[in-house]
Amino acid sequence: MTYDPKAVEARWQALWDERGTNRTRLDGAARPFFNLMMFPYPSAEGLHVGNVFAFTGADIYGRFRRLMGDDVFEPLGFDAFGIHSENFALKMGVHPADLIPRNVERFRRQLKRMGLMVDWRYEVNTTDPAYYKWTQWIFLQLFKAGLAYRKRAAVNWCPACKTVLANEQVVGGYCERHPDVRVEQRVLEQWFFAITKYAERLLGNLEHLDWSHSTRQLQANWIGRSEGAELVFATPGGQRITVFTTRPDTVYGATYLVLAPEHPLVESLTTAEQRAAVNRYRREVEKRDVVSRKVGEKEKSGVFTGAYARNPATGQSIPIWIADYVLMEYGTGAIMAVPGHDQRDFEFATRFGLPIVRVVAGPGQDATTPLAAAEPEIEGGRLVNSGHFDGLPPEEGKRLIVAELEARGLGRSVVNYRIHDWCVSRQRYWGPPIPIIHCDDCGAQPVPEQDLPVLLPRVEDTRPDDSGVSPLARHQDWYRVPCPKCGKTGRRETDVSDTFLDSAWYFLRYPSADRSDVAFDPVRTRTWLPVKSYIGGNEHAVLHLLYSRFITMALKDLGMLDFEEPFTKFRAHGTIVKDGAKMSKSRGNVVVPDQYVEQWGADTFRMYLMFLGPYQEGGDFREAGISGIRRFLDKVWSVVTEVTEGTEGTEGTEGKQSKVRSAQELEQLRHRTVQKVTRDTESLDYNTAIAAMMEYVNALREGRPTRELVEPLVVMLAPYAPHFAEECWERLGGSGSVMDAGWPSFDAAKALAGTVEVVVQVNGKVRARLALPRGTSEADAVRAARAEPAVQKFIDGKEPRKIVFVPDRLVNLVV
RNA sequence: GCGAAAGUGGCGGAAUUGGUAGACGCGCUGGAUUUAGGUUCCAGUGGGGCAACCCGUGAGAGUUCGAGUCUCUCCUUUCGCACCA
Repeated sequence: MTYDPKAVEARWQALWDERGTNRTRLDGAARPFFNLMMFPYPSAEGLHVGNVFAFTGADIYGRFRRLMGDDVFEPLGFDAFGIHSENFALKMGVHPADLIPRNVERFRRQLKRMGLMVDWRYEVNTTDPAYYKWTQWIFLQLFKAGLAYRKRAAVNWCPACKTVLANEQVVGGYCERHPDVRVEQRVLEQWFFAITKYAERLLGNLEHLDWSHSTRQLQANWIGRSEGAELVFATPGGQRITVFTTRPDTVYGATYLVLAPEHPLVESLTTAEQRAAVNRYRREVEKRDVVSRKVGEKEKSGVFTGAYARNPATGQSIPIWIADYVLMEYGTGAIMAVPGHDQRDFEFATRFGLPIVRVVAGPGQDATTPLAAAEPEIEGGRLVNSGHFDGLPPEEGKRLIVAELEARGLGRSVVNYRIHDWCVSRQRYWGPPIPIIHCDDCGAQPVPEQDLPVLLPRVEDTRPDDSGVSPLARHQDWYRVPCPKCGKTGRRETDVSDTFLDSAWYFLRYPSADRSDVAFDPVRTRTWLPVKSYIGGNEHAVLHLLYSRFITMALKDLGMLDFEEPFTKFRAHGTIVKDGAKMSKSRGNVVVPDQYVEQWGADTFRMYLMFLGPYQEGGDFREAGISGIRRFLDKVWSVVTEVTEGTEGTEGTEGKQSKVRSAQELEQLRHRTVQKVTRDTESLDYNTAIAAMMEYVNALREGRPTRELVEPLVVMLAPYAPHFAEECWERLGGSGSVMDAGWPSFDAAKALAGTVEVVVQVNGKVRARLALPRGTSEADAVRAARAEPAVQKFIDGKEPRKIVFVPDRLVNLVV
């Protein structure tokens, strides 16, 4: 007895459409539950097995919530702007505006075949002007709030592509597509969002979020809070150089200063004799691309400016150098170098012959113990060579030294963050134009909201030229527009915004996707947000999730939202790998789901992926195990048939002669199975929930399956194998969709068996197993245990020194 | 280098959180049905031993009546960050 997935799945997908089974009532829902999954980038290769894995897991959870009585909203859309599409289109000689709709259509078709409970009426597409109109609107809100600003920043420039590259496209300093062309650094005016203003909140809120531990960890690392101090080193000429340090306790060991080559004070500090050398060095650094500048473990380089500054602690005059190991973006762009206790400073000092002083001594060391290498962390160390701070533990020294310098106006405690402001400019074509008009008189002016969207014009040649200006600038009728403030001819901003801005607010759009007059309707937003459950890949743990949180906070501060965290609960799913390696086109190990869905059906494939391993860890895809799931579904089918045909074993399953499971036993198992599947589905432990259902159906086949026993199984199966469950439900005579049947209940007391197996140990080793009634007393259990021959043999006539009794579990006799 | 997670049969993985290690599935072995292959069904399947038993969760120590689970040291793998002062 078997079933035909192809026919069943096609039939139910049509019925769902016809009956509106997957439609959510957005207005007036009693128990709104926003079940979100990360929307896909619609690549030309089509749906990936990783996508299916991600969406299936989220869909199971959404269906589970619905069966539990929630009004579940499960939308999906497409994140279709970005450099990825643009590069692919360039390579294929297709226009992205033609390519993307084709990809989207294919994706949608593939997704529908997977049987997701998606309400497609609320699909969003980031490349749709009806969507990016509001992306631009959000940019303007941030601009008006002073959170979007322009500054000069370095970008990667490929002289062969004649375009800006993302950091991922730079491989070891060379262009990904031109392996013999060195990437250069260019400094351009770019747009930034002031996310650093939110660093403290973004970090602090993490504690209270119901998110995967690993995700919170990654965000915290990315934000990178470090406590330290800013100290001032003054020059004889009266200039004040502020440095950031986390080790103010080592200031007595600061024997020189290092500034980033692009530090603004370098110009005025440099002496006439050193000017040529300094300029040469700065040009050299500039030529390097942004990525390789930051890659460590190479020989330190730098040059002396000729200038000196006064160490505020020692009063000594110390030389000022510039070096590219100091980054302008972090701290103050200047450091005090303590070669005795910092690895990098030690390397630099050794290379250039600068003095190295010990200021912390550990046990057995003193002020004169030589330093063969930097000693950053010294257990039980004390300050030495540090004036009247000698003898203090470093932690205390930190506080006191900063306090003293602060009193002299030369220092203060500060907190620094690793996170930088978000550069949202892309010197590219395929994205939403940034809605700004530049005017010679009025400066950067926002496009009036009623003029949105600023449509991305169709440009046939999207390839940039040598100018470094976007191809959009070549379209005069688009580029030249009147200034919204003074009316004089101005120029449109030709940068488009980062794809991450598109995806930083899409969840706000879904419930209002049918509205053209607002970005997000206030009532719908209050009803459905924040998102109750968000499931997605950890590759977006940092950027996407952080940016979404930032945008939400900013909109809240602008009074447009009444919550500041968009995702109440987030779980990262695992990764599906193939033969132990990440799937990638270059490895040629990408698994395309289509053939499996074709051969086995969506239900079997969905369940197979969920059974592969723990959902939050992923697993290795090998098709060997898929038949096990199919066998399981066939078994369910056969017990359903037994119920509908009213008799057991009618269709020649003569192997099934032994009815060894009593009705009472099966009843108990039913409660236990419902309990386990409920708990495991709630916690996304899908693999063990499936195992429990397998165990249950195996047991049913060893006894007499009744309607009361089989119906709950069919309902619990609905999130996992929705088409199959519908078909079974219908055959059992259920009315409507199984999705409206309600999740089965269980009685925890009935889940407990009447007799339990109690293990008997002697000295901690298992010697016997007893079948005892649940709740047997210690005295009875011990008596029964001691009666066992195997136990007597090991007790050897001795009286136990100690007896450990765990009710319904074990007896341990210690002799 | 720093941070995080994880090491369990031939394989994917379970283990109520300190209490029967190996659930469930794949694979494999034997048998039944079948003209055959496939399917299905029955029995078995961590290693050693005829057996009683012994050994067994990366390695080593420790705590405990009892450790896959807790502590320490080390090894390995994966992921993230990385000249961040």
